[in-house]
Amino acid sequence: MRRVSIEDIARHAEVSHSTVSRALRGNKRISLAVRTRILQIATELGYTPNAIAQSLQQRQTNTIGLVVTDVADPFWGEVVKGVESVSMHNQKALFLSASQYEPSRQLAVIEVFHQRRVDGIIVGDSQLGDAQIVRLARIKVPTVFLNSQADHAYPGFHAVGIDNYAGGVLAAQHLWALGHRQLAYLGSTKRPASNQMRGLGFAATLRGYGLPANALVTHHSPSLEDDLRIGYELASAIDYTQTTALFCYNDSIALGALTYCRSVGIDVPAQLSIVGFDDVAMAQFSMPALTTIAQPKVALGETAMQLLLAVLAGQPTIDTILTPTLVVRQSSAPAPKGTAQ
Amino acid sequence: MRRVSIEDIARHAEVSHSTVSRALRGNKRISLAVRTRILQIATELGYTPNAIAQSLQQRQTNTIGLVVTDVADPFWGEVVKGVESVSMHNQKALFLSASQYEPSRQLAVIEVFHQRRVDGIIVGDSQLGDAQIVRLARIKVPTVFLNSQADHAYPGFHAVGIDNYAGGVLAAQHLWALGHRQLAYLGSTKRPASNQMRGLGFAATLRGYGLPANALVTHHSPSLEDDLRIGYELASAIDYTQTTALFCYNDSIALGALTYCRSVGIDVPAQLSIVGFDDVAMAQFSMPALTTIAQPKVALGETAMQLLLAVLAGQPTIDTILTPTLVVRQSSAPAPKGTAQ
DNA sequence: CATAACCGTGCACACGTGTGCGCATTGAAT
DNA sequence: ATTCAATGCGCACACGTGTGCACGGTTATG
Repeated sequence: MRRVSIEDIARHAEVSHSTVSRALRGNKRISLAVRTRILQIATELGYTPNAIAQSLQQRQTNTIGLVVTDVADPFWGEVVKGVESVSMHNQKALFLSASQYEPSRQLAVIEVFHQRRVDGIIVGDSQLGDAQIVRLARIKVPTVFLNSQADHAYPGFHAVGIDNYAGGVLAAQHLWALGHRQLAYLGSTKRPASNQMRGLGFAATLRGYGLPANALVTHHSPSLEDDLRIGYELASAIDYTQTTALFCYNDSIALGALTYCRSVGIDVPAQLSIVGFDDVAMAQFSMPALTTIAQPKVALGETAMQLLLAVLAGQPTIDTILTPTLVVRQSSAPAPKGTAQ
Repeated sequence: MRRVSIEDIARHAEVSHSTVSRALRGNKRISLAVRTRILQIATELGYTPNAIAQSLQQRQTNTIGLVVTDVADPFWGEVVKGVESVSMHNQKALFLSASQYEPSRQLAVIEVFHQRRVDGIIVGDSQLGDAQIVRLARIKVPTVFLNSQADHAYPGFHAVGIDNYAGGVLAAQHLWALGHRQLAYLGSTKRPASNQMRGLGFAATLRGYGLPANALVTHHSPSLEDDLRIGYELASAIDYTQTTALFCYNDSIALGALTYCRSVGIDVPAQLSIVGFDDVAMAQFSMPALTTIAQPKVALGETAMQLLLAVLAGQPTIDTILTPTLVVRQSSAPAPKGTAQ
């Protein structure tokens, strides 16, 4: 199963492999006659350069490693799409791995990437602890954290993310303006940091408006498999004689909650307002269409990849925090008259 | 930026690099004393084997290339998840690329994979034409087609897929049994082969029951971006004074159609039944929950990867066609009395 | 005509790893 | 004490590619 190498071409052209190499790379020191003859033979023989050998000799693989928590999650699907697109347009091959929310697997994957000598790594939803971070720091591979769940302030580490706190603020402002005075936050334990920031931005803003502490309850999911199911379960634990608005960690949870409400006859948005987070594709096609805090998901992936490329090129870079935006659709409405205090 | 190599370890241990290599690989010809000393030094120096160099020398990269049409598609997200999982458990790294439904890009990606000397390739939704297939055949890389959109009967090519025709039959049986006698199929042009088979199985079965030809209309999407939107658009072109049931190419299109119906006040399922395909996560959380033809998506990815591994191991293999199943939920119901003929 | 400048090509090495073969040392067996 | 086998290790090569340097040949220049 031997492939054709430049050595084989050299034999056919009766030159040395050096000449072939130079000819293929367009070195001007090779005469045009020889160059065209070599190119001719190369295509005849069906030559394909061996990127492995090139990588070894160049000490650079043109390869990027991407580790996410779950490819099947609609949010990460879009992010991966953005990363892949920029990656491909810059002739970088992309290694993909999923950590399934296990920090240990996250690090394990990174070590595998390192063995493969990837030029850079993008880590989504990083939950690496301090011990793991020093291990990672020893490796000295340019790394970009995407929506990190922990603070990794290390030289050589870079970050792209969105302002989760600001997202929580947006949701609070929106629901407060609609007159809601008894609210709930449905959170996710699988993503501790972003979950906390979204909840915090939401709660702090409401308190700033003068909402009493007991008028806001937060429910956090056990680590069930599916966010949609989590939303359904969490929504069933709410006291709807009081609560008139739900802010959810993400759209999947919100859609799950929405399904629960319809199944028990709670009218959204007349009786209950729901606000999600992410703005996944499905958000605008649910009934009612979901009001949500939009993340530029594809752009997030693209930005992370571009940042990594800049780092690799030795350019000065700055970490990027994108700002989420409020997208008002039909799942939020003024609080029902009776329940407003 | 030089990494530590076995040569460096050899210097510290005052042995040759051969001895180090053997020690690391657990060769019994190295004395235990030397072996432990070398392992000790290796960890001290933070040695990580260079998989590139290993690949070059072993002529095997332990690498798999996966090309799908769109990572952000909920169906493919799950498939990728299955592939990745099996891949990782077998210490194979996974290259991922998206073709965005362009056959030319599909082949381009495959050639890049070949340059990287992947051990095998999995192609999702292949739309490769004959010319491209012979090009691929010349490469001689073990290839598995996953839900191929074309017939690639070539030695060295393998396939995993589901029986799309049978899926269409299931949908037809279900809707016919519910009394529907005027139906529509909402198809997808982006996936010509599977689209045709699903539509064919559906139509042929209905005709077999004696349904007149003009009682079944099929609408095919232009290549719009988003399936959800496609479903919405296609659903708006149907004459609902006649049609009482919709069979959709996939769940995304079905969900889009469902959204259209609710927005114009068509009652699903009382007035109109909708059946989707795939059984994506969202299907059980829409209102009403979607009746659909379920594909074992993760299993599909896993099976494809396992098939590829078997091929690589030189084991005899057979192509696999999985059978879809009908999942009845709330979007389908008996045809309204008035309209049944 | 002699020398310099220049052009085209090959030699040899490097990248990091694995391994067949041979050599030296040791212990055992004759 | 000599031979033999076993053990432990190094030499040298291979994988496929890129490149600094040198070398031979041609052309321009004094």
